[in-house]
Amino acid sequence: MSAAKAPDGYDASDYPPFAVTVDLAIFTIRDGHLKVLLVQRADDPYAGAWALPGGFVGIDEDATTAAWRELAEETGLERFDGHLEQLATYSAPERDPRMRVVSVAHVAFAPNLPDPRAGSDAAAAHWWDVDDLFLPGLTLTGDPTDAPDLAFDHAQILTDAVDRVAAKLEYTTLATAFVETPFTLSELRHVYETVWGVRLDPGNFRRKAETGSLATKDPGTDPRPTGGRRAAVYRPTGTAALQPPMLRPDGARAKTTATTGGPR
Amino acid sequence: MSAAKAPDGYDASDYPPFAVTVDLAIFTIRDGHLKVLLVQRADDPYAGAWALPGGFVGIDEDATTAAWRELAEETGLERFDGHLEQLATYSAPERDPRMRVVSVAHVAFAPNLPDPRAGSDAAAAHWWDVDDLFLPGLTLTGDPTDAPDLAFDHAQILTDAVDRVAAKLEYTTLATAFVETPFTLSELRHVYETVWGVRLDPGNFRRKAETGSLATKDPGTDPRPTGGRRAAVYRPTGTAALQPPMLRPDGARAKTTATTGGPR
DNA sequence: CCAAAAGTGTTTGAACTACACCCATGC
DNA sequence: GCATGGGTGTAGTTCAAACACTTTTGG
Repeated sequence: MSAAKAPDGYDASDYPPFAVTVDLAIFTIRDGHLKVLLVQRADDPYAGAWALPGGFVGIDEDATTAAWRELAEETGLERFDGHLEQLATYSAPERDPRMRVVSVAHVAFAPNLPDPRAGSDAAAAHWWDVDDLFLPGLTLTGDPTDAPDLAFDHAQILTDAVDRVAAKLEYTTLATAFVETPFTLSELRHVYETVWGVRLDPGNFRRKAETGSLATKDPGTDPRPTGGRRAAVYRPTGTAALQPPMLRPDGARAKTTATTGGPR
Repeated sequence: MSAAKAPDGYDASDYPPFAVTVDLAIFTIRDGHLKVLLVQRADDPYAGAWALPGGFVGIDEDATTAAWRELAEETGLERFDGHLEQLATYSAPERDPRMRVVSVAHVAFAPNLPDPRAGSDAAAAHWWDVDDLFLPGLTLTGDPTDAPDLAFDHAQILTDAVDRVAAKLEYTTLATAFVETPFTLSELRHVYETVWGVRLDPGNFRRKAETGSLATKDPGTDPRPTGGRRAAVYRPTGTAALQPPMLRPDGARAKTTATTGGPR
């Protein structure tokens, strides 16, 4: 392989041209399950298969700006009060059979995202239960024959994305991005239980949430009836890091042998 | 902002062309300090400033392959027995004034890397002490007037890279990539002390290294005289994750408010 | 012998687990 | 009342920090 060197005075004819795209793994929690938004492809390649939403990076924007723009287009939301961050970049030469495409994948999550609408380039859009997808290194709890075909290298991207979300709950306060403010500690605990696939002790969770500066008490209680006592309401503390971290119990959705050694 | 959409049947004329490069933050430990390899630029832009080594991604390789190739070229090593991983992608539109360049930054570290040689496109190459660089969000312990000018957005990349290295020592066994096998526990402890900028208790460190499957005992002792008792020698366990993690004490090189929320 | 580094043991305290128990609300 | 979920208290355990102490080597 004799790739081009990078002389200081290079001009446009010296470098191989690439297309740069963003792909988004947008997560939300619905009906007690971790869901991700996928769009069904209308045309070849991978016609009929399901793919992460995404699109080209414009010549005048950076990847994160492009990801925010695509997020707004795909969810149809004016104001997105969740979280978006870069995941990793996928650049295998044959990952798109049409042309040389490098994709900067991002992860987003938010509470209560509305039903998706199909875009011009997609036959359909749907919130898929993560446990119904066949992802390398993760256990599929549903029926394998119901699992959708995933286009391109999106199974790998999704595996890395799920890993990232599960890991970030441990040492950051990002769980609060999955619930609407204000929230009850039950709702926040359900985020951990859903993403990790475990049950947490309510009393111990309360202690860690308060001492670890994950949530702070609001005045008043939740007006919605729950069948029991009314819960106190909380809001995020504004702190980014959880100190000490929330430990992931044995049996929780585990780290896979991720190809991208991302940040914690 | 009207960036191109991504119709399924796009052809090459539909997308904005980008150059894709890799930049490497190559770390080693020398003289008890954390060092990073920088090359001095010969030509404009940023002539005379110091930059991370890097180069174009070839049309037939992925970013990680390009990073390994550049690593071999810059260090001149036949066999590199350290660690290389993707860090993040930097894509601000004006980050290179000449053209639209997206860079996939990588982090590498290894023990005892040799003195660098200047490449064709660099006036000089040098191992810089990380504490002598002026990095946003990190404290500079040396003389600010001696700090080199950093080209492009490489100060930001370096900040994220140092963050990543410091964080990875906590919950992985990657510290062993900074020492030659076999190693003594003192050498391994010096890795943590150097990267984090703290002193660790030798007794407690020994316990954690053995119980947390960071290192395993080899037969024999280190033949080199140290001025004291001969140390036992150890080798990596092959485990990737440190369970439980090595806690970073107060005062350790801290996480900055990183722009890239990397994996842990 | 003395200094310096390797390695062991012990005490203390923080924090997590598990589980029992009381409180508030709907039916 | 009784079921259900919210919230508090507490005993036991695990583990890390701090530090004293012993062992081995070079001079």
